[in-house]
Amino acid sequence: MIDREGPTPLYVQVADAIQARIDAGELLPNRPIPSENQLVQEYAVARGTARKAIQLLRDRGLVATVVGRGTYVATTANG
Amino acid sequence: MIDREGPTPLYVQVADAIQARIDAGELLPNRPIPSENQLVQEYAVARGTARKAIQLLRDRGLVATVVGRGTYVATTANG
DNA sequence: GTTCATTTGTCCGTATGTATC
DNA sequence: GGATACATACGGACAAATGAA
Repeated sequence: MIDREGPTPLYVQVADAIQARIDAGELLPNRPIPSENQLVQEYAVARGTARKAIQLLRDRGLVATVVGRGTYVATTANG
Repeated sequence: MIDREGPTPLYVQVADAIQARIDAGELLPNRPIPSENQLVQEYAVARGTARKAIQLLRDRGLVATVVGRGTYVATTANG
């Protein structure tokens, strides 16, 4: 799932993986995506990598983060 | 009524729900809103969450609180 | 005046999640 | 990767104010 030796940065791969789960309807609008700690475990990456992946998804407009609550699939993403 | 899995903090949702009751004329100026304990039961939240909701309504200028008495709809709100 | 119930105020701790360094 | 800070949410306990019995 994650190619550690390939040219694509890990955080991009993680972001793409999450986006695939959103596109597949596994992660629904206004529902939380896995927490940073969960992403760390699921993809076996460092916390900073998970955060950069979420940041990338934010920049893509696919998710929105609420401090103290979590990161959620944007309403506009597969609304 | 309250979406526990959504991105909006619970105390914001509770405050919005009460404000909706004020706007609808269900809660009248100079009349008490439900007590903290009542809000705890009605919305199935912790007392701290109910208190933060009331605090938010105070900041919005919609209610005023009297220690030992209760919280009342502001005269200016739907006067 | 005392007692009691109700209500708000305050502090404690625990857990989870994000933000920052 | 680790440590710390801040925000959300829950739960418990006790104090203080109010009003009624």
